[in-house]
Amino acid sequence: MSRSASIKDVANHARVAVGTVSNVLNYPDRVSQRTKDRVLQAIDELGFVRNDAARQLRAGHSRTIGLIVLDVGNPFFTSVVRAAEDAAALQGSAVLLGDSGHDASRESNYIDLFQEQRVQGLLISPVGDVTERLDQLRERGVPTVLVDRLADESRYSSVSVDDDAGGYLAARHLLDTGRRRLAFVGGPTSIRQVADRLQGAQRAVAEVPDASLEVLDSAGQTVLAGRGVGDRLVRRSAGELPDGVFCANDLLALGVMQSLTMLHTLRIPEDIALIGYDDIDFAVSAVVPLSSIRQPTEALGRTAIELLAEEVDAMGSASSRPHHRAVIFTPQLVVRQSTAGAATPD
Amino acid sequence: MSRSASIKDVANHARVAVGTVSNVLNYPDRVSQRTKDRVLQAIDELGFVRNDAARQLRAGHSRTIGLIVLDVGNPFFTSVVRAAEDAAALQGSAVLLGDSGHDASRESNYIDLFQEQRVQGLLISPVGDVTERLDQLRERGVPTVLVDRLADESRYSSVSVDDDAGGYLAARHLLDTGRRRLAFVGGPTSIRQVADRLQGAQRAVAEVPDASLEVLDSAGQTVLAGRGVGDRLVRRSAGELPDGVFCANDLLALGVMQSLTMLHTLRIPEDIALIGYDDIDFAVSAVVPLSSIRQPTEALGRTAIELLAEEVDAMGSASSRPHHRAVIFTPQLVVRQSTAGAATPD
DNA sequence: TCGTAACAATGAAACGATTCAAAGAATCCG
DNA sequence: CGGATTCTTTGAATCGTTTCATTGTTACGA
Repeated sequence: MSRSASIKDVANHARVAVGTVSNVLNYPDRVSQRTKDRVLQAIDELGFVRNDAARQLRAGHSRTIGLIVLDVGNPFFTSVVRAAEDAAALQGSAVLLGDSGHDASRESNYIDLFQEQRVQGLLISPVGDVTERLDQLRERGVPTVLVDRLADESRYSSVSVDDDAGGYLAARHLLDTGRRRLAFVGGPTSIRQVADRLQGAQRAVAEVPDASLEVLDSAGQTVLAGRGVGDRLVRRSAGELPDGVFCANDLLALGVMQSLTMLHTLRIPEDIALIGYDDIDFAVSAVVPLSSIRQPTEALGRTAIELLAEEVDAMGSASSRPHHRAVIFTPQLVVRQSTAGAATPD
Repeated sequence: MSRSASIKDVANHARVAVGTVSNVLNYPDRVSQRTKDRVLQAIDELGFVRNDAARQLRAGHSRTIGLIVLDVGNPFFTSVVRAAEDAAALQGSAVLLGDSGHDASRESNYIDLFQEQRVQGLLISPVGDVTERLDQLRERGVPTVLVDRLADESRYSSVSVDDDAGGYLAARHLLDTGRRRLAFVGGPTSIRQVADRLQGAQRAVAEVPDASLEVLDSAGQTVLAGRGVGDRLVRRSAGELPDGVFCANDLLALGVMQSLTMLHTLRIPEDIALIGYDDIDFAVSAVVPLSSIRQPTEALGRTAIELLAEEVDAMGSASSRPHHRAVIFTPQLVVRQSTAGAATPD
């Protein structure tokens, strides 16, 4: 109905100058208590709300940070987003969230949008090759931090998780609990994450003389793909079976679990131990609670914001040599029933 | 490094007036081809990007729409969000997403933020009682549409799903396939959704003379809660068992399924048919693919944006009588193996 | 009582885009 | 060729906030 009140209206109503109202809002210490009270009352009576557009315009930059993720539906990103939002809130910024859905054109649209909004900086989990765009952004004063993607430290800051270490952790755990004939279940190794996790597992297996690792290719990373692999396994004779299975993600592991437990001829973890990756919500409530590798998503989100703040500061001050950091987190082993106890080595 | 170029810089570079540059951007038809080319080239050379803050300031409102959901991790909302984003993009707006996480203070923070941003309007799935805040917002020219919550049509527009109809649909399906001794599994009926779904189920059962409906209270809506109920069921003697179970959501249903299939004494769907609600991704890849009730999330998101557009128009024109609409969608039955075939009535 | 310092309050200028009345150019027709 | 008409371009005014040099006020010590 009525146009919303401006700082000028407040000033008139409180019988002070506009600058004073601004001071009440931004530097309360500079204003006497009496005046402050009058202004605050006027603000209340008129229902004044700061116009952020005007503030930004004057300030030259906004208090928002752009965050573009590959898929908001993915619990990994959901968790990262939440942590980033909280960390940003602590430093007085808000996060604008964009979901590229693995689509390069949506990604590009969000970059445009955020640039028009003059965000302080950008956190991005990129789809395509955006290095050119990002360089351009930086030239225009918008720093970027790559999320879940290791970056060349001479060019960008980044936060990522060490998938090789995660793979090592999983395989090592199976070995530590006495399993020796391991199997890795994973989609095409063209996916970097899958390849790294496999490599880590191989590294662990190489450390134990009598251990072996078999690679079972799953065509995809879904429960159904896992069930396909599981069905292949249950048809084997007892001697050919692995005694420890590491799946490249939890969905695969749940699929394998469905197959193995279906016939009740194989027991988890007694006959076959099973471990997944990601520690999704369903892992804990599986028929046999699933051991998994948890990624430090909260730390990822929080650190991404911190690195961005560093970049923002660096741009603000004299343009010293660009100082980027690539922070790599180590995932964490979560032991549940699916890998409990020690297998009896034959 | 260098401050980003303004429309003035472009104007100088192209040797035209600032108004002309603005026209090239907003009303290309008003500008001759020659001038347009020169201006576009200047824009390109300087890497000019519109400053949205300035544009908003002048325009008095932004091109963004605020959307506050209860939980971005929830697939229901994820899907609504995506649909809303797409619909908004079509009308040239962008969606700012806020996740209240069922927390009233986070919700309140987002309302503040969006108000400072002067969003065109607000879509909200409210946590607490926000009617007062929303009334206030409307007075200040920010219309609201409630999402997933039926609103008094005289006060707000809203989009929601008919949970009673969903409950009816589920129970009716069990009855249609020959089941007669039904059970409803759901958390505290203080949750509106649970109560409505139960009520719909009761309505369906009342239509069939020899049918009965037993209510099994689950303390919560999780897989584990479902397994608790399932464990209680498998201990019953055959005569006391229901032959059709309707769970208030898919997580519960998956938990029940785990229990029932664990011992291999009961078969799904032959001995007991099972149907859930929400049609989450896991429903299709359960051990026995789970029948469910799907909510029209895309339609919800799209329609919410449409209703908001109506409200915006209504506020823009002469303040005629407020015209709100409450759109209620009917959910959809998804039949899978867990309710396949007909039970043999005793 | 005066001078000085510390503190408060003022209000014009600036941020960058859009708008719009007015001026200028081009075109057309009789 | 003159006048009317249409099409282009101009540039000052405006949006709401912050900034900052300036002015006004108060308090204090000498």
